[in-house]
Amino acid sequence: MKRNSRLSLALHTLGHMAGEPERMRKSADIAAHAGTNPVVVRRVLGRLREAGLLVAEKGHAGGWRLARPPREITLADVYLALNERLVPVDEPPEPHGCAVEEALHDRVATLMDEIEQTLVSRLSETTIAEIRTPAG
Amino acid sequence: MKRNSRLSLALHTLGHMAGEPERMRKSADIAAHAGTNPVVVRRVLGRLREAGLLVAEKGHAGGWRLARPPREITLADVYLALNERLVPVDEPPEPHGCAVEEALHDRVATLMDEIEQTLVSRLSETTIAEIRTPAG
DNA sequence: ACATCACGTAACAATCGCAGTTGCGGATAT
DNA sequence: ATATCCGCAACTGCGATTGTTACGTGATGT
Repeated sequence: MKRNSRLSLALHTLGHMAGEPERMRKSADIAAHAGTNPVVVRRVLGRLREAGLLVAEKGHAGGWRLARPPREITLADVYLALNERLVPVDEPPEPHGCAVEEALHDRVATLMDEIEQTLVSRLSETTIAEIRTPAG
Repeated sequence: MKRNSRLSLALHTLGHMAGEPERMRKSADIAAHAGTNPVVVRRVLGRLREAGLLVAEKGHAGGWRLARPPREITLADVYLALNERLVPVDEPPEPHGCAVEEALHDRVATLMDEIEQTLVSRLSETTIAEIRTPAG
């Protein structure tokens, strides 16, 4: 699989689930469709379960399904549930007295936070029910 | 050093250069100040040289200096020179006929391009001459 | 009851990108 | 000529992520 696969895998799977919200899906089936491994699927979907987006059930009739209607799950919910970050949070530099470094860090950190916020805002405009329709 | 260090290192160095544009700086000195290695500095600044932001000279009086006035170098110039990417370009998925995956990829790729564009646009509002001043 | 099935989790290997490091060649000033 | 820079290639080490195996836990059907 390619990079940033967690978000891709999650959205891909939720996109399918949005089409048949009742159906129970096993991680093995999801993995087969996505071309990856059941454990990987459980790892990723596990985060969505912790965030209350999915429900997992064990046993014979077990598997995964949406915890609420597809229209009530936005792409931002998924993004945030996975703790994804456009740019990794970097701690402020150790103060060895370089004013340039400190001013720079402030500027960049502020700007990146703003961009991250913009992304989340845009992601929240789309629900997983709309994934299938060609973007418009 | 921390992550995203290329951009940090580049901006940090250019920030200092903007204060004394005439002064020639050796990669060893830059590395010492930034807490890294001369070769790493040459790797990063080399990209900026290729992009026409810096000039490098060899030999005894060699070193690095800005290729043009600090006011004419924006943070976006630096970002683009380094070929930085908020999210790595991922090729469209192999068409194994999953409409959800394709529609999803289109949506996400479009949105990410838009965010990237926003970032570059915001970065272009600041020049390296302004780095020292506390962000305002 | 009990075998079966699916998730939950830990542990480890494989891979990838990146920083760090060493070494050597080419260019330039003294 | 020599010292001093940059340019570049090759290698190592580290951290993050994915892939894989193995085992425990809980729910279901017979």
